This record gives sequence, C-alpha cells and structure tokens, in this order.
Amino acid sequence: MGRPKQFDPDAAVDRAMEVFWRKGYASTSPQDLVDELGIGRGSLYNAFGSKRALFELALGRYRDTQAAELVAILEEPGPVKARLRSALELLVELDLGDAGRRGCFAVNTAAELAGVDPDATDLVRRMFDRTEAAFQAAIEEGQRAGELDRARDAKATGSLLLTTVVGMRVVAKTVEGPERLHRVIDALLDAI
Amino acid sequence: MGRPKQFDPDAAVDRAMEVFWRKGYASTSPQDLVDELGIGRGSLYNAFGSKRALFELALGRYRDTQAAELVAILEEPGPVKARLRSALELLVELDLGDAGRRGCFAVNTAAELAGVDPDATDLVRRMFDRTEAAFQAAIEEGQRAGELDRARDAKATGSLLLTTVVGMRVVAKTVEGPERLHRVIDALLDAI
DNA sequence: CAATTTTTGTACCCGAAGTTCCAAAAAGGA
DNA sequence: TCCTTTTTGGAACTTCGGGTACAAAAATTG
Repeated sequence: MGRPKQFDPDAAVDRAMEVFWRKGYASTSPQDLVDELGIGRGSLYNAFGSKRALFELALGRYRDTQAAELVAILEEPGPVKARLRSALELLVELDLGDAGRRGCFAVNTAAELAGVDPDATDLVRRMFDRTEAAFQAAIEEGQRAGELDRARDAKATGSLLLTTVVGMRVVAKTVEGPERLHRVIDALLDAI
Repeated sequence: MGRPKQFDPDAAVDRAMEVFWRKGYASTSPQDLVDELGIGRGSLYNAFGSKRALFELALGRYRDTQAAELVAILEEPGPVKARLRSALELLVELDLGDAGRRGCFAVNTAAELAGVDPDATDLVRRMFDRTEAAFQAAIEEGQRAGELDRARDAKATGSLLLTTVVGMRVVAKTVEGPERLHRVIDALLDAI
C-alpha cells in the first residue's frame, strides 16, 4: 500500500556512513546528505526522521561491515601472530590508502561525541568491547598453541592491542608515510 | 597610544583552549567564545581575527602547557619504568577525573581536523613527534642503565608508546571505570 | 476507476553561525 | 585640549542549519 520508495534505504545508509565518516557529525549538514545520497529533503526526513537518527544507523552500519571485518580476520584459523600482523597491516593500508584520511569512524565518533551523546558513546563502547574480546580470544588461542607466552595476562594484552589499534588509527590521520605505523606493529608483535 | 585592552589576551587564549578542548572546533560558536571569555564580539574579532585563528592559538597554548608537562615528566631523573608508569597513571587520572571527558585536545583535533585543516594537522603532528621523541629518549636511557632490554629498537618502542598513549586517551572517553586503562599500562610496561 | 496511503520535491521558517560595521569611549601625544 | 589611535559593545548582515508543510505524484485495494 502507498507509493513505494524511489531509493534503496539500505544503500542510502551506506552513503550516509561515508559522509559522516569523512566529515564527522557536526560538520555534516542536511544539505551534504541530500547531495551525497541523491535524494530530496522530503525523502530524507520522511525515511530517517532526523540527522541524528540517520547518524546512528550509519554508525551501526559501520559496526556491521568495517568493524565486523576486523573481528572476522582475528577469528580466522592459522598461526596467531601472523593473523595479528595481517590484521594490523590491513588497517595501515586502509588508513594510508584513503585519500580523505578518514581513519576509523568509531574512533572519530568517540573523539567527537563521547561525553556529549550517550547513545553514540555506547555504540562505540560496544564496538571497542567486541574488538578487545576478539584480540583476547586470539591471544588465548596463541597461548594454548604454545605460540605466545602463557605467563602473560591475555585480557590485559587484549586491552593493549585494542588501545594500540585505536591509537594507530588516530596517528594514521596525521602521518606522512607508513614508517611509524610499521614500527608500531613490529614493536607490538615483538613485545607480546 | 590608543585605548588599552580591557582584558588579558593571554588569559583569553587560556579560556578559549578550554572551550575548544571541551567542544571541538566545529561545535564551538563565536557565541560560546563570547560567553566563556567574558568579552564582547568586537573585542574578540579585533583581538584575534577569526574563530580559526583563535583556535590555532588555543592549540598552541595546549602544546606549551599540557603536552609540555608530559614531556617534562618523561625527562625527570630516576628509574625509567617508574617514570613511564607515573606518566601513564597521571594521564589516566586526568582523563577519568575530568567530568567533561575531554580527553586530549591534540588527539581530538587529529580526529576532527586531520586531512581537512593542514595547519592544525601540522601542529598536532609536531606534538606527536615531540612526545614520541621523549619516549624514545627515556627508553634509550633505560637501556643504557641496564633497566630495559638493549635488543629492542628504542625508536620502534617509542612509537609504540606514543601510539598507545593516543589510544588510551580516546578509549578513556568511552570507558566507565579505570580497569581497562590500568590493564593497558600493566601489559605495556610488562611488554617493553 | 475511486479511495487510500505513502513518497517526493519545493517552498518556507526560524534561529544560529561567523563576521563586519560603526559610533562611542578611553587612552597617549602635540 | 584637541587629535589620533585603538578598543568596545552592540546592531546589522548574509548565509546556512535543521526541520516542517503541503500539494502533487505514484503506488495498492476493492
């Protein structure tokens, strides 16, 4: 019943994710969204209600695609250290290969909105928790396999890995070449 | 010659730093500045020219006070690991003790403006460089003193420390209690 | 095809953002 | 004291932000 939408809301959320990711929440205007989603203002507000609501959908989309991809890599089979290295190298490549230097949408959102927007903060917190848990699981697996030192606290090491990744993704936004980031990876894998 | 200013520009920059630090660049309005600096619009624009110019002064002030303080701690005499620990613990205390959860102004600026504002990006990059160098110097000192493993690459370890600190200050904005951050510190100092 | 429901585009609204203008005020110098 | 210079507060201005209103368009049901 009723007229069907002329656009794919799912695809629109994807594009909204790109915009918010690139510009941040405050610097994205309804006009930006209208331009980049290729739909009219009427449709935008009819479909999503508000800029804020669309932002939340966009951040959820990020969690379900980008953040989930990292977790998936960490859960692959094989030697743990190699897996960690390839995950970290991938992030570096993505971050430096991106001309817009967007970094990580979740990290950017933490920096911009944590302490101001409780719901957004919660979303980000849960992404961080999930990533940390994936790191921890990988480390425990490595310890069982005898690949990593069993004396180390796996949870603490997981926290260290999460935090380092978050830091890398901020630093990647400011850096000229990949050298510093490769140093970080080497030092980190050397150290755990 | 001419009428003297009714306010202290230096103190005004200090207050501007607080505002930009708390709200970010885009979300700070001239009205916010007028309110919080306690001066009129005319004075504001007469003295500083633009919001953007004042922002740069504010970020420079941050570098000369807050960022310099961390570097100073890292350059103190005494055992290196203890020094590193106290520096990291201090950051955790500052970040969690701050009701506004502002995190680090430089890190927030990187997340918001890197790739968009070259001058701001440069300022942040230099702060990162300086901090990394201070970490590296501390580590080399620890190696000379026999306190740290000489086989490790001091520069890479410095990069790791910088990156981890950057990550911690983002994570601190989203976190409920200090546990995760303390785990990070423990794992990091254990690992180097 | 009439009735109903939903979408779409456009016009419009109100307030705020970022800045400029300007006349009055306050200093120092001739 | 008059002149010059600079600051000050506030009005004014232009553009934009975020959102609403609404009539026309396009589908569905019977």
